[in-house]
Amino acid sequence: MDRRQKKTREAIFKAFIALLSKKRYEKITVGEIIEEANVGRATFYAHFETKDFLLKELCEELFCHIFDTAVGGREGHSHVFSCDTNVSLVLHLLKHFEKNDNHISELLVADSNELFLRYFKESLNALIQKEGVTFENKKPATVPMDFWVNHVSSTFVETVKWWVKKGRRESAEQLAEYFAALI
Amino acid sequence: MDRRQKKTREAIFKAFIALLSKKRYEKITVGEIIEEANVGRATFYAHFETKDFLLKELCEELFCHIFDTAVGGREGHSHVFSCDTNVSLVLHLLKHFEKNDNHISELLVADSNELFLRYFKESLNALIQKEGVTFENKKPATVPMDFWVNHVSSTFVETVKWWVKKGRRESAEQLAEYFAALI
DNA sequence: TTGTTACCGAACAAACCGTTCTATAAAAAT
DNA sequence: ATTTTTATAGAACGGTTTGTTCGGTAACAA
Repeated sequence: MDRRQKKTREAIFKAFIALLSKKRYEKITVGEIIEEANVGRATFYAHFETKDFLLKELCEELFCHIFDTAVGGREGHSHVFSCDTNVSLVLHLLKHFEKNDNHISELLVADSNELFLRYFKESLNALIQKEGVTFENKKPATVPMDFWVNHVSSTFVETVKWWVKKGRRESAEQLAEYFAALI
Repeated sequence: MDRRQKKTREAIFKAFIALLSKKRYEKITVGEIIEEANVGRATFYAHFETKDFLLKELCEELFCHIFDTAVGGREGHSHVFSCDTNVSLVLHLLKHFEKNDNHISELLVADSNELFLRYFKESLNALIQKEGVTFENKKPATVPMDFWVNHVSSTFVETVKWWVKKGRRESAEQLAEYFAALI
């Protein structure tokens, strides 16, 4: 891919993230984005059909990255918990949020937006169903499977949101324990 | 209050709800609302400062109604569950959603919006803290209180959302059991 | 060097927003 | 019943945002 393209694409993403952590998605205008990114108007629309597509592609990049590495090796992370429940996976994800690559945490809370969370939960649902067996063990016998999957991913999202909103005082390990206590 | 005011106010609410169940909040224009409501443009702005305030007032009316009656007497509802856990309260709320006054259920899912859910959760948080003692019993010892309250209300919201999204095949009683199984 | 491609920036039509104004009809006050 | 007040419809308006188009320029690839 042309260096110029890569450059503008990244500039737009970066500007978009910066704006998203400051104000609601719906209140952000294309004009603001291109100004922050130092990019021409036509250039923006050459890259992204609309603002909605920009968000979509951003989410795909962010979550694909995190969740792919999550499924693959997680060697760099300490396995302080036993593996009968899949705490190591949860912890791995939380570590990512703790590092706060790309200011992903700010995007989760603030008044950022609903679409972002929806993409997040979609990725999470896929992940849970992939590594599902460990969570199935915890499922109460009386509830349906998809209800349970939805509950687990919702709980994870809300846990992280709570964490960030309160200023991330707890360590990732601590939060993983909280999460485990809920599930 | 003037009959005319009441009439237009209701017409606007009704039109707004109808539109909300069809498309996302952000995509709804004031023009569409006033057309659906058969109301002049200036009239709309005489009643509501902006579209955001319209949503806010709508949520207040809806939730205040439901939650107030929830806290007060819930005689009309069958207490099939024991009262050590506050299932009767949960059931009462679910019954409201089952009746689907004001098409509130459709608003919860669809691509309706984030603001609506936020108002919903706020009301719910207040309610839980009011009737809190029954939920505190279920709290794992290791997690903080506000974390737990947030979890309970989030779980309730997500439970209802799942219910509606799947077509509400289960009875309110059944769903209350699902919820109890999670908490 | 020679095409090719991406970028900038200006200009543009279309949509939407929120305000203002006039005329009319409904409600309230007398 | 008459007068006064108040809410409404509807048109018009300026301002903002959107998404497109086009010509000129600079970076890239062959």
